Amino acid sequence: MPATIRDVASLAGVSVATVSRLVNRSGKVRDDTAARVQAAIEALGFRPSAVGRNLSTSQTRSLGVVIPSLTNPVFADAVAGINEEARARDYTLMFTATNYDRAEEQGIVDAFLAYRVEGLILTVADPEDSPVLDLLEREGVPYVLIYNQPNAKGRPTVTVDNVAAGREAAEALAKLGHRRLGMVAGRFSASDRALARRDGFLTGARAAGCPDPLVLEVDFVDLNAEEALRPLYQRRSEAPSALFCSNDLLAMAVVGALGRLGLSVPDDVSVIGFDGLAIGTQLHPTLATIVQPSREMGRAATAQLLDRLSGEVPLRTVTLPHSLRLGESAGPAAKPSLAELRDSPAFEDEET
Amino acid sequence: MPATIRDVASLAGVSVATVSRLVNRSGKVRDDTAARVQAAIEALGFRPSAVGRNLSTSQTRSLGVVIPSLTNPVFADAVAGINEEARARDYTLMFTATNYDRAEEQGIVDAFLAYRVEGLILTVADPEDSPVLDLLEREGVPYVLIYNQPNAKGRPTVTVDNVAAGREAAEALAKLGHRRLGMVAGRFSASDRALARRDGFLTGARAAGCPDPLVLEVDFVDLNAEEALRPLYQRRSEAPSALFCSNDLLAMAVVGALGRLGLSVPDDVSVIGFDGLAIGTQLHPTLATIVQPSREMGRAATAQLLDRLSGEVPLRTVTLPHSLRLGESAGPAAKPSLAELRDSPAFEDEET
DNA sequence: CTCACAAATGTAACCGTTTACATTCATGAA
DNA sequence: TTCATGAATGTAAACGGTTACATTTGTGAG
Repeated sequence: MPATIRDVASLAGVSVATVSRLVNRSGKVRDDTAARVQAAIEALGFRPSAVGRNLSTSQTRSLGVVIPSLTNPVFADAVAGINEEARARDYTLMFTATNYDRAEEQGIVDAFLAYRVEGLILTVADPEDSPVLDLLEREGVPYVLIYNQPNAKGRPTVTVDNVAAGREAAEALAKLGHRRLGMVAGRFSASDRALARRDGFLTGARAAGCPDPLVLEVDFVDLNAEEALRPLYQRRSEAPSALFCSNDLLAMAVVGALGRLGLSVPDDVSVIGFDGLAIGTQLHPTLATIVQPSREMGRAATAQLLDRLSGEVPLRTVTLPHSLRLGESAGPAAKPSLAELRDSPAFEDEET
Repeated sequence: MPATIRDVASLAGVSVATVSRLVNRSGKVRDDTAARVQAAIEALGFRPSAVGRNLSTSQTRSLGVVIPSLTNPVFADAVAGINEEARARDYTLMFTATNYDRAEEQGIVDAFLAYRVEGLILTVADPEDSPVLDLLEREGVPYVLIYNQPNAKGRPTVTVDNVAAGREAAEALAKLGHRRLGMVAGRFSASDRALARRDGFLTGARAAGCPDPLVLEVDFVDLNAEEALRPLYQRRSEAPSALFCSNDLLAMAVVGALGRLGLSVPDDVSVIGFDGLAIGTQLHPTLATIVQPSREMGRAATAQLLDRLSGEVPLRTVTLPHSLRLGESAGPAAKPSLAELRDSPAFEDEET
């Protein structure tokens, strides 16, 4: 049982008010009393209890962070940004990962509300239909989403333009000469952003005059990319020569799987990911990807939330800029061999 | 301002004690009153304040987690394990990353203590010399280290046998026929475990009759593996034919860099990492590595801490089993060409 | 119908702060 | 010396729960 403010007060022979004033610099105290109190504080190792203070001030200086998983470094990056910003403003974080589990999500938000966090930063499966967000809304607890798509309900979100990014991915691949495009994504039900990226990708492909890309939905959590891709690349001439992956981790796995299937990246197949994980620049080939500013997103969301908490600035949806990092995993399309041309259904469709 | 227990009590026409008893099932309340109280609770959306409860019970049901960085997924994995175990026992996590910054570490632990976390799980730079741990010791706040090396001060730690693991890495490479071994590590000052792995690796190399491995210390935070390795592989015949990396992230970067230097893994150089990151199994070549049970380590540390908190079980240092995952990035040593043999200093030392 | 006893409920102190307000103290002017 | 005034300090009531203990209510036996 640590020393309390009363212990300090009585040891220093002053009232608790004086101790409190000194500790919080919230009022004047004469130099000699200050010294006496300070001495008592040190003698007792007094550390003011945030619990007591929270109760008294009904402020906790704490935020809740709820993300689907830490296994994907993209979330870890965002949390790093959140952490930085929160620390800088002397806020503390309560944290949890939900493993994409709805009940877990509900449970943890309940817990956070019980602890009276002042605000929350979260990524949910589908912001349009989220009991947890409805709850926060009802309780009047401010929150900011990250990564999620801007949505009909006008929920404040810090994100990138996933649709545009998806479109750019398609354009970039088309510009490299690819016509048979494909996309590999995790379960769309777990990710509104993957869905948006797909929509953009399809739009971009069409705009570039490519046939509709094949979309492969795979189980991201325990992934066997090789099995997923094998059937596709049985008939290589018809298979996509370029794959857009809904995130970098997936892209890395896809590059690996293609390698194990005996295909070379980017000579046989180009791969482009999404996220801009740092490790992507270290690999060989380096990973082509759409870079989103994850750390910055975390920071921006936190900054916005904290501004809102001190001041009455309304929360807004903010779209941060993304960028295309054209790594070595995306290269020009191979000129199809004559044999391939003959076998290809494209042969009949095309004027060439 | 959310409803309080007094609001509920007066709406239901009972005393706060009755409400408390119902909420916590800590005493009997007649069915009809229970119903009335329950109705009041729902009508008001009453959510008991953890702050009030904490103050009253002087328990917070919260733990602090302090790790160096989330950028390395190995920590993220451990946090996932901590999170699982804590949630299962209805504890909440306060979390921060220190970015290997001592002052930050001190600051956050101070904050956590103010919040009266009941215990801490942390990874520090050097457990033998850690003001933060001394502080916790003084304050009598229980903690468990993870990843750190078991240490002279007997600080409770959940980890793997890094020395043995390092030794096994050397043995495995030697068994594959490698003789010129090397190690690439981040700054040892930031990682007692990397140091231990090196010690083991050197021992293992000696035991296998290999010349002392070259040890390359690199800047892990912003890494340029290619630059770091280039000088080494100028004279390829003298350069290590196998590299042990102090963690998987580094190993992935090293594999990439070697590729960019025109060397093939594992044909020219074998690489073995440490951690067992999931992504390693997806790459091509798959990453050879020493697998440590990160999630399990987090879980075990948490379980131990929570046991200690309810009951007086003492905290212990636990060494969890690691294992060698011989991925494709480690392969048999190439038979040296005659020219290489002639150039090699080994030529003079060896009987062959 | 009374009474003893158990079950249900209520009262109020306490946990560790903050803070409005009251009180005391020191100072300089009259 | 007295007094007004501002500075320094003290008092006590919150904040939202829990809980030991007191009190009331209900039950069955005599």
